[in-house]
Amino acid sequence: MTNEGNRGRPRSQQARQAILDAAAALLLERALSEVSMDAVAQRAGVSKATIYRWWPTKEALALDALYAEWNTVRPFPRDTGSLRGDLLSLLRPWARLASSRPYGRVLAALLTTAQSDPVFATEYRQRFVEPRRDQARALFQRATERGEIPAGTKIDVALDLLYGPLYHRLLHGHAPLTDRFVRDVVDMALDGILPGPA
Amino acid sequence: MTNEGNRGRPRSQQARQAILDAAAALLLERALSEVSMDAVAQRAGVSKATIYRWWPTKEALALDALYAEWNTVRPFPRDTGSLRGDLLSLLRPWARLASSRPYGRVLAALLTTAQSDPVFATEYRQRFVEPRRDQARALFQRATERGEIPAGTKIDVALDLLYGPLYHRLLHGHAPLTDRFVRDVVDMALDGILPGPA
Amino acid sequence: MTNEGNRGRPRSQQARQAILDAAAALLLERALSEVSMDAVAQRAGVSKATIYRWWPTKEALALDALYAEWNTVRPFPRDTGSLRGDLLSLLRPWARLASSRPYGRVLAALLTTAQSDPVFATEYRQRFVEPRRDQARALFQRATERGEIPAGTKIDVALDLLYGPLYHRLLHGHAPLTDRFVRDVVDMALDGILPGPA
Amino acid sequence: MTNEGNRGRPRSQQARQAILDAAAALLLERALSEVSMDAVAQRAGVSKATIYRWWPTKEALALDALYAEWNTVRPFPRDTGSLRGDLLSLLRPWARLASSRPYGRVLAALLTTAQSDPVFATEYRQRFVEPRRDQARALFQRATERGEIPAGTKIDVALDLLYGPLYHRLLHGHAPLTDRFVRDVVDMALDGILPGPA
DNA sequence: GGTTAAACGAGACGGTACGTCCGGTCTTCCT
DNA sequence: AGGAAGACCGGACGTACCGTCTCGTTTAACC
Repeated sequence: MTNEGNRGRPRSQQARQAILDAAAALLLERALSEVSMDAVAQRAGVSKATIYRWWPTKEALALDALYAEWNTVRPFPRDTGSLRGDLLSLLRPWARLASSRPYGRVLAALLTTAQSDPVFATEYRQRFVEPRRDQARALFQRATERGEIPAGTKIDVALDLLYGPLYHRLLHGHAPLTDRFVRDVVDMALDGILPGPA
Repeated sequence: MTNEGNRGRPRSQQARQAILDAAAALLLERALSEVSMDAVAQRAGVSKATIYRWWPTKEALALDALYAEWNTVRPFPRDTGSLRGDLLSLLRPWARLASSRPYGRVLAALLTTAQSDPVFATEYRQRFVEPRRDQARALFQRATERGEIPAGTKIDVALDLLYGPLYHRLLHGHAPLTDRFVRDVVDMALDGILPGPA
Repeated sequence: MTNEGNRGRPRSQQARQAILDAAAALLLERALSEVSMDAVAQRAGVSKATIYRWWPTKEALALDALYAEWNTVRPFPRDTGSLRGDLLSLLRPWARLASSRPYGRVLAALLTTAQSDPVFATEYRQRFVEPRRDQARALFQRATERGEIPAGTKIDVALDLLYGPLYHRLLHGHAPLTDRFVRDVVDMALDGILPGPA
Repeated sequence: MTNEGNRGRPRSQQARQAILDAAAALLLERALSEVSMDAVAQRAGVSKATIYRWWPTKEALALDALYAEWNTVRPFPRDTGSLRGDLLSLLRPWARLASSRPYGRVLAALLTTAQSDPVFATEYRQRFVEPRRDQARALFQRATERGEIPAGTKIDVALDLLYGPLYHRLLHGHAPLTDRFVRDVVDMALDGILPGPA
């Protein structure tokens, strides 16, 4: 974007990191709307103008800050031999991370912004949604190759059927997002609510 | 709260309705954060103090305004004879309403507030979540009585398995919330992703 | 300007006075450019928005603040029987006041603004220049009636000849603005630099 | 100050002149406070750091820029044979120059700075005030030698009596600074407001 | 002719103030 | 007492400018 010919003073990586750290820390303390850019600047020991030079809005900054936080733990799903096992090894770490700290608060705020800002929405999905969906898609591909599920399975629906309930509990908070719940969701999604036609 | 002895001038129902209408109209135009109390007051032809006399915060007002909007259409689920049919007759109208206008924007904003305000969260769930869950719970009760599903079925998980994917698409917007999707979700939730043990 | 029907909460005279006092105090401490609106607001115990509601710019506020300060002492010229005496009784108090505190600093700043803002310039002259000139004009009128000076005397030039040197010393500071200087200016202006044609 | 041993790259005279030209041009366009150092740098095709290397403040730069502009016309007073003629030949070109362009705006701004910065004030007077006063003083010296004025004449007062009214009109703008006015001031200052004792 | 020292263009940076906006409260008069 | 009007405090917003800095580059004078 800026500084296109390597001319002039280079961007301070120290400032960049301090800003992201400060934003992340504050976002875990209180709601996004309660976090002021002045507070981030002060905590990072940085000028407000420096923040605005690189992030157009508070939400964009929050997106980056959360992304850095979120990706410290990167659960890579291993092949457990069955779709059920694969899904559990993918979703359980996600659920643990999501409920380990008030990430739901930030996530909700980002989703709110995404409702009114299509560009932001795309950015959000590319960073937070698609990678997980791609991983899960790979699991289903593997399951298809194994012959566990038929070829015509609507995978996109299945993805929503798995992630939807998790986000639902995270955001609505009507019940906790436990390992037990993850197992129940996987079981019920795989086997169905109705008893099998045996 | 106010006017406990029925003394003095009674509350203007006209003002109350004008405020709710103005708020609802503005909320369908733009994001909650872009709607100012001054704008609501002006549009309603009402003093800002009057709003604050009856609603503590902008979010509380938005909750009431959306509630009024949302409940203009009240889909009452009829008995179709099967759980599948009952669920479709409950969820399809909900999905149509939710995606008919930018309600997702307001909903996301309310959810965001709920993340940091437990009282508000309870209020929100009582008004928007529990009624639907209660209705759905009744359908499952009926299905149990019919013998469609076993007695030990984890209904709360099932509810999240059904509503979760709908909210997921509404809020994330990675794919549209169509009738087709509702049908797919109901089918897949009832029958399971894996093929039956036939 | 605002509040045209006497409706609504009336303007707080207490806030108004606190703002003027704070501005005046700060202007006597440091240069106008060093006085921030935030500082005035804080010192006055007032919101910045309240200042901007009633004064469009810092300079307009400074004008009012200085005017209040300046007019606490209102030297009224008495009839001394001679033009020389009248002028001394008018100009000496002015010079004393002008040099008693760092009013020159504020005056210079206001004059600077007046150079680029015709509306402000008019306002400035009406408040600070014209009243004095009117008073002096009256003295010359009296002198004409006495027969001290001929009827065709160019009074506007005479006014500049008297006030000009005083402002000159005040603003340039190449020499102090003393009583002695005022007397010298009056004498030399009345009698001329060249010796009389006696 | 810098480059004491003539070592290293010499100062770019081209940059120096471009900066002064840019500053002068901008100062004739708008008020000093509206002229930003960034704008000067951009217009001069120069780095901001280069400006600050040679001029400590914007005001110091403005002083130099105006000085260069002002001294393009250098009115040298010739001996006309009488004090009156000499003064006219000194003051008339000055008044014409001062009112020919918006120099009053810059002058006022410099005077404002001088009110709070004694070092700057001295610099300002040495460059803009003292040379003229010295020239005028020489005229009075000549007049004394001619016997036009008595030996005890207070020349410093006389200088203020002549320049004061001109600055007064220039800065206050209550009336134009015309040749006619210069003549009137000289006449009235030399002959006095009161009629001679003939 | 290679080294060195300073000046230079570019532009990021910390800091400060700007003028605006909005959330919530309060005051006055009117109904 | 309820309500309309609107002034008020507090505080965050995003912008603009100042004066400094850190780069890489250029330009002479010196060795």
